[in-house]
Amino acid sequence: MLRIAQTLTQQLQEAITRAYPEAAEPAAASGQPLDPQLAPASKPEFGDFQANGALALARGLGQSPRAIATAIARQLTVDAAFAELCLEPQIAGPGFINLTLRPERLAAELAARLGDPRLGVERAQAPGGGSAAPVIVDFSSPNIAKEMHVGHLRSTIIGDALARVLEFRGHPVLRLNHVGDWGTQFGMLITHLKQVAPETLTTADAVDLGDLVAFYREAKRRFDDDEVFQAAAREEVVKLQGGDPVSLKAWGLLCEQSRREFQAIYDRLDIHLSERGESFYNPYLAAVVADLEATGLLVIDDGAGCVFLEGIKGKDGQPLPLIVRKSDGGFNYATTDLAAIRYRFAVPPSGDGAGRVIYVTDAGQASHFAAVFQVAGRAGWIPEGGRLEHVPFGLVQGEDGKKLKTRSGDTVRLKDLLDEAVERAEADLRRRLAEEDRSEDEAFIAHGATTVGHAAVKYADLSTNRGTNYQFSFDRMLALQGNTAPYLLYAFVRIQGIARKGGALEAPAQDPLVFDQPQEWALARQLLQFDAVIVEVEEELLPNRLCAYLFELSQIFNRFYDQVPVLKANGPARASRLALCRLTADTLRLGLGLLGIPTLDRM
RNA sequence: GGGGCUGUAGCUCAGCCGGAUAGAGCGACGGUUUCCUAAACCGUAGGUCGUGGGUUCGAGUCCCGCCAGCCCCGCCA
Repeated sequence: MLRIAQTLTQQLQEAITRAYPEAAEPAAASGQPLDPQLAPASKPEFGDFQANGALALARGLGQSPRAIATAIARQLTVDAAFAELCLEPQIAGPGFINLTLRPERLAAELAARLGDPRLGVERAQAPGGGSAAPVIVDFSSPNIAKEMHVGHLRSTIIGDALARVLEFRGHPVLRLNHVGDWGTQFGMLITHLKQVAPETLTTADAVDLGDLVAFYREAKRRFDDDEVFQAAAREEVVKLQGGDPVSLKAWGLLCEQSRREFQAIYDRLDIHLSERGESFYNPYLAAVVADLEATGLLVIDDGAGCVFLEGIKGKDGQPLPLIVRKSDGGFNYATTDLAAIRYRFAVPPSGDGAGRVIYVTDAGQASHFAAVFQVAGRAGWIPEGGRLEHVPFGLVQGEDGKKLKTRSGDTVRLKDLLDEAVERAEADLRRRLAEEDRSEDEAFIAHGATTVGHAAVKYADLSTNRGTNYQFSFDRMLALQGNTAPYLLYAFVRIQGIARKGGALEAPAQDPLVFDQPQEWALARQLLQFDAVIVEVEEELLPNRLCAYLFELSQIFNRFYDQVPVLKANGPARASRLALCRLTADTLRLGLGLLGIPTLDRM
């Protein structure tokens, strides 16, 4: 319906110009044409679209909003193209113009979707028509030598969904896993392992990752308590970053082991990422600081290389520094993040040539990214038109409203969390099978439980606005009713049920489609909104908008399914209803797929 | 002290560029099944949108003050 909305906006603009040339022409000439403010109708009884522009024009024109709306509507009706598209426009309320598409046009739009694998979603056009600049989505980013835990859940799931939507829109997408594989932590860990478990540094898989995590904790404790150890650890970092072969070998082994553990989780969730950790940018760090020095941004303060931020003040009202070179000469994460931005925007072959860079990290890092983005901009690393965006998300909280922890107070491992979701889904399924006296084989149960469990975790996360903290609850996410993955999956299953009972969904569609029930029209209208929702997610980077759409679609479909017979209908009505079923199934499968959630035929 | 985010129904949350009577879901209460999976559908009750000002034809939405909670603030990421 995006294309229709564009057409209507243009027709409205022309109608305004015909009705009020003395106001519209100067406005258009100044590059600020009068905006008809076309929006989707806020309620079904208002039709398909509403134009709110008359209200805003009232003051400038010195007429009542209703009079203006009436004049615009009159001009619309003399436009033959408009009359072909819409019924008579209605003036309502203080001066809204309500527009209703002609039923035959809606039916024709729907029919056009039937053979279309993209379901009406256009491919994004590269500006200038050349090959598009890649979009980089930086997400997940666990730390080497640590296990993935709830803290990585949201970045991983949200980042993957955003990448899928951007890919579907036709952008080349680089999914980058900016793993923590460099920094001080390695100095600590390697120093400690040299002393207590040297074999781990020379032999692959000498210990498992759980032990490594324990070693890491010990190392961290020693680093905090023991000055001698701290000095040794710092020295080790310098060695590593300087390319010492022994340190590098140990580092490589640790990374390889962690990498396989991460991959197990990514495989379960069907998430694809290219690893490009912090270490990748090591060769570029010195150049970053040199660039900052050359542009005059670098200031040495207390021995540290700093860039003082504009508009961000510290404790005593002084500008806050971003430290890019520590007083010991080492670099820190700000330097790495700057090097990443610089590299990602740089023209190939010296960089990625990105047009848009998206960081999916928790909201706590907002000020860090604001600072880094500001410095990158002032250093001239962001090209004209380049977009650099932090996509923040809130904490995962337990049902007590506090940060999610295990009963013993530890952070929750991602693996355990997924396992529990699947176990609970399986218990649910088995109970239901027993209650309904159904019998299914173990493969069916395992596949269904795994799909539902993982889907529930993903959907629960994606369906809330990412900006706010999110309360994690197995009971809520696995519930069979409400805005949950099982509810959506079940709507899809119902359609597959119709297909199994003889509703040949793939048969050539009735032409033209004919509808006579309000439930059919409601479903048709919802199906046609899909393209607008996808474009909105691409722009706003809010997956919950897609979730809300799919939930509404499922609700509207369930109402239709409940109240309008499909297989018992005959002739054109049956064929038209089957077409609605087919499009609903296709939309659910595609939409859920863009969220990283596969569908089931039976459950 | 400075900065950021949040505050909407009993609970969990939506609310798009400022637009019509603020919406869902859960929970509560009441109804629906000879019919495509009732994992569904229909209905009822439930709101001072934290609070006080301001801008506007119009504010949950924008601006300012205040209250509450969370997060960040020089060499960790």
